[in-house]
Amino acid sequence: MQNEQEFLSNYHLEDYERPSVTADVAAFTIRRTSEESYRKEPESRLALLLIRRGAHPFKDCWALPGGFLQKGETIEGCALREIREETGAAPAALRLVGIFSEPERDPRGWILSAAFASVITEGTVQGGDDAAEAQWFDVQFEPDSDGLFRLTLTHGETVLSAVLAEQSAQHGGCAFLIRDSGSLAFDHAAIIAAALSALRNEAGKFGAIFDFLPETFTLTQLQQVQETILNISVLPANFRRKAAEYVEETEEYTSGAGHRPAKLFRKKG
Amino acid sequence: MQNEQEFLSNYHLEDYERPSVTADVAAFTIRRTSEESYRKEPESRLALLLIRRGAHPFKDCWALPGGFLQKGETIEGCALREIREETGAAPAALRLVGIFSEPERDPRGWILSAAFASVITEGTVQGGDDAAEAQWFDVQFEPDSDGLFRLTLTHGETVLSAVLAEQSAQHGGCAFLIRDSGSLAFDHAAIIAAALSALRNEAGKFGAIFDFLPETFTLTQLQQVQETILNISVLPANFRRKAAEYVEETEEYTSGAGHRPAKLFRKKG
DNA sequence: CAAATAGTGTCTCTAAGACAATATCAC
DNA sequence: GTGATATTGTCTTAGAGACACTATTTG
Repeated sequence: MQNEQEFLSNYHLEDYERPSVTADVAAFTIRRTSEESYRKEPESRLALLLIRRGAHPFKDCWALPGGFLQKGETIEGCALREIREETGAAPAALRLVGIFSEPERDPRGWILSAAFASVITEGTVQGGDDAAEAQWFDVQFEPDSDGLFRLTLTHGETVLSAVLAEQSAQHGGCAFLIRDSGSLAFDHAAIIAAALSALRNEAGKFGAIFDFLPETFTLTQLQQVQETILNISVLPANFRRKAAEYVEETEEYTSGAGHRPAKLFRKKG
Repeated sequence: MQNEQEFLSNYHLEDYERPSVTADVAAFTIRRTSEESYRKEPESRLALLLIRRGAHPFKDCWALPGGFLQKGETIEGCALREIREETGAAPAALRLVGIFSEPERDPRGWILSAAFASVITEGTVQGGDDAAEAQWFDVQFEPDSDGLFRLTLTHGETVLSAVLAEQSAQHGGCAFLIRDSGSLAFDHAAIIAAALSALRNEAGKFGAIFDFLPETFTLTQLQQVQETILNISVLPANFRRKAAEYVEETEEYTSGAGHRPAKLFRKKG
């Protein structure tokens, strides 16, 4: 009978085959189209950060930023590091949306992906080490015919259009099967769909939406964020009632907008 | 410039250090104490399945069932296989509750854990391969003083009592820091807390609660499941109104219970 | 003043909680 | 009949949606 010391010194993890592990991040932001009339509020759209792969496999395809877990870091730390390296952006709190572990999901071999959803406020991102190019894609994700979902990502002339099927409702988190990857790399179309579902689920409960805005904001801005993510529209009076629970007033006001100044709020708590 | 074929044949994942990956499962069930009076409804309690570790490290400590991911299986497949091997039980749909990746979390080395919550209906479990013993522990999990949480697991004379702090609200999923592990193995106290939070979150929305019951059930049974998990109590009339949305009638009734027979329902959809 | 957004008040309808009353079985 | 659970009805209250109205700024 050996004690714990002896056991551990005779223990060899390397005797068993191990997978490689990556973290992939679906980073979202809200983008506003430049204003048309001097006092008209600009339209806002939900955008997702993709990089164009500079290396095989899926070279030149668009993919989520991400990379291999290194010894000594947590998976969240890995996700933050990778998105910083590849895009120069600093995302807000990460939210785990799934582990993608199909043995054949990566042609390089046995590679698991931990998928995270995140939010970036800064509009300025740029390609880094591994990524030839990083760009924001406008996101559309709506049910199609017969319970299928269509995910459309648009950046200028580039349109990626994937088709997914909702998997037998895992309780809570949504999982999707890829019917058409829309030339996104790996199984990233399914990751994006899961991340977007998680984001929408949060946004409906006033979670995550503050990450899209600066420290202080107007209630109209907050409303636009929620409406843009959920693709809905509610009356301002009713939105204010619901939002009151989650925000607190500041003494500041906006100015110079061609209309009545708006009080600035901050997140409560 | 090489093509994808050439790239892949020259690619060696083994050049980089890789972690071991485990799946750990927090499997819950509802247990009813044996009836006192012949017509009194038995009390029901939430229970969690733990195994007593038969090997180092944490030998003889209680731990969640789980084990190493093997090549060719998904992480969910691994979770199902391990719980079957160690306890002989067949859990319902798994729900991912977190990835635990602190580099120092396992004294054996670099080992990540994918944590799942699950539900088992069968009351009969038994120790298997790796586990000396598998037992159901009654679960208590309530806020303590100053925002700390106390997790108490009870099986006969054995009482495991852990103290946890809620981590800066990740949006959505709850994460906990261990203040006192209550002599649970590894970081399993934190995993259990996260799994229980996820379960409660689901149960409040009528998710997961059907997994605790057979195909058909009475509304009172369904109510008891929800009340037991959430540790609340609601009036039957009001519960029925809310539940109606999620169930459909059958033509069957209970009988022989010493009181009015109850119609049996099944999950809708 | 015109155009646009900011903000308030209130009506209605629905969902949730409380409570009362009736129904039906096994002993 | 008694003791227990099953089931329905309804009163009250809180919240969500709709809508009308007032307030304030810049060109």
